[in-house]
Amino acid sequence: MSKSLVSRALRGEPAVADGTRQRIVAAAAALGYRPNAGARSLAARRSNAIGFVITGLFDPFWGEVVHSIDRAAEQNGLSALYMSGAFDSGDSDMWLDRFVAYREMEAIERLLEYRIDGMGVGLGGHLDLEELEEIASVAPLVAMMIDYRSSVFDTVTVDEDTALNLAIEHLRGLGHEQIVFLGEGTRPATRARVAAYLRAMEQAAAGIDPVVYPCALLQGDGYETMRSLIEADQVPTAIVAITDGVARGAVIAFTEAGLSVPDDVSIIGYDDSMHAVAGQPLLTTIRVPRRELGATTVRLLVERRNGRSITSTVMLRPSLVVRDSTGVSTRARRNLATRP
Amino acid sequence: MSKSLVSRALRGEPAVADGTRQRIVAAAAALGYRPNAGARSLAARRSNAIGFVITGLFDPFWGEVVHSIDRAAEQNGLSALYMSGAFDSGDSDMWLDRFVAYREMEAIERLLEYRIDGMGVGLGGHLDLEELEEIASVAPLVAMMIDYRSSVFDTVTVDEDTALNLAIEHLRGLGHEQIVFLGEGTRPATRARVAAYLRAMEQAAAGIDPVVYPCALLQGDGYETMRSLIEADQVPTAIVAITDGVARGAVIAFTEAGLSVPDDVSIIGYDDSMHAVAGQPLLTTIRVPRRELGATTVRLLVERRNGRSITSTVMLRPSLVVRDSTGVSTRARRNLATRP
DNA sequence: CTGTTAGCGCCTTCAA
DNA sequence: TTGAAGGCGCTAACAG
Repeated sequence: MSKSLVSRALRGEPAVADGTRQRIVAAAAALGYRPNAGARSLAARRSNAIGFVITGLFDPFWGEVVHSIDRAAEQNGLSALYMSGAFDSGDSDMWLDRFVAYREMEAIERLLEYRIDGMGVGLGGHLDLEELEEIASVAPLVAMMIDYRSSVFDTVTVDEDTALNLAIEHLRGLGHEQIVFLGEGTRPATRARVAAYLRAMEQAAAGIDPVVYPCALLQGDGYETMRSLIEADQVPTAIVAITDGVARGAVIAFTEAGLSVPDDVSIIGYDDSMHAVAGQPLLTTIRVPRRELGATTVRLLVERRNGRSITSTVMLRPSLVVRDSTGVSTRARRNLATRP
Repeated sequence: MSKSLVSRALRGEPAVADGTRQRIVAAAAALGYRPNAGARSLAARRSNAIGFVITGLFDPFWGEVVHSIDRAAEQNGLSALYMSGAFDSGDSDMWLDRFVAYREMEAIERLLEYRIDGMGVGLGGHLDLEELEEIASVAPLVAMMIDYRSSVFDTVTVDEDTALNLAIEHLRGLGHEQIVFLGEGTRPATRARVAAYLRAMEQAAAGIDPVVYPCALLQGDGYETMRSLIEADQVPTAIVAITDGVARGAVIAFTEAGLSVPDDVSIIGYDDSMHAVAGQPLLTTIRVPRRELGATTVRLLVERRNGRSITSTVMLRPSLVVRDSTGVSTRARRNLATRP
């Protein structure tokens, strides 16, 4: 009954006699034995763990991704460790403002110390590509939902062009002419979205100038931005918002101002998050296939672990979930009627 | 320049000459050296890491707790590792239904393999006290937001009596007589809430029978339960819901049925979550001090690490956030007028 | 099928 | 202030 025999028995290796294994397993259970992950990864030179740094852990969007990651990890015999990439740094209202200190690189470094077999990141701060590529040279890296195309690390993103085309075609079909975008594209996680809006407008609404109202990502931001538009009397008939939170904030601003959604203004959100179904009207929104996002990320990590060396970029296809925040507005109706 | 000298220099131990340390640190940076957490914890017999199993990672409530945990952990020189205690097991609509497979014990076991110095749990499944106490004998354990009083592990919860008293006194002050509770108390995380409602009613509304309408925790559950009450024509004038989601669902059901909140019905939510501000009216709700929850949990863990052996239970004091979903209803107004 | 040997990378004595 | 030796708990060869 040597140490190594026990080790093999407990890990379920085949070359152990059945009876022996049973006795070993029984003894281990009786003694409350629990393997030491550190020692194991030290000796095996492989941790059987994958790590994730997800900044918006407070965001339900990532929650569902986490669930699918966990499922996929388990199916591959891996444990999934998570670290948060931010902490709060004030005491503002979580949902309406944001006072978040990013520490994504620190979290990534920490995770690397655990000698994880691969890492997925869902980031929110201003990171640079080079830093991420440096990380990727240490452990396989998959960037999720981020507008980086690297030749070094893998990426799983959403096909933003499809997303924005779906949204704008939907609104065009309802007769809307003037379709504005509410959001900003200063960070890698959102840049692509704004660019896709501009392309989609050019394609589907040629001749009409695209309009982007800069706005951060939370409900309070959408609310404030819309308030100033309402005051300036510049309310468009249709809006595509960069997140559901922003869309929800806009809806609240409109409702307060006596405007109806969708009768006066149509709004499309983005993410199909809790915001979309928390409150009225339920939001029409662009849905990112969250489960696929998690499952694909794990798959890419596992492939790397098995030796794949060429970089892989996966574009997930979003869909439009049509709910109650879009419709034919008064002004849009007029447009429809006078169309050829 | 021995291994041990390098080790000491990098850990910032005092007994190293300044010049030597600088050269070592520089060399380490140049070589891209990164300590191996597993080896380190193996040799030091202490991991400087604390772990958390939080089931509702998809719930924004815990997101803010995570942020405060991270902050407190960093201040104490610890890393915080997270594992999810559930994964999705169907393909239902995430926000409206729940198809979650709990695997909390597995997650806890995994974390223990990392020989973490302490662990916090925020659980949703049906766990039993004994199992948790067994865990607590292996590593310091803090149970968060759960209705277990153990003499073995520490607990940080909310003073549910205060919470329900605040809610019911608020409603009584508005003239409401009949105050029903919408929720269930079958799990340790929610049991205390129902019990507190019953006590608070006895205390503040003696003579009026408490009424509990069983209802799970999500928005869809609140919506469905209210629908059937509306159909049965049993709508009370005041409701305390077990979560904001449930409250929001109830609001939607009422609005659809042509009833006004708060004119016809007053509703109080619980958690001050995204649901509370995701629509109109904004919900009056009970707020759990989330940052304190995280910070206190870490503090307890650190204290245990420093040798505290007596069990500690911390009750956080909740507050009532008064917004727009509570008011004097038609029926309640009548009650107010006829009171002595 | 089972045992032996040699580390994995780091920290902790203890000695210099 | 620095170095050498030993071992943390485990797995990976290699022998038997």
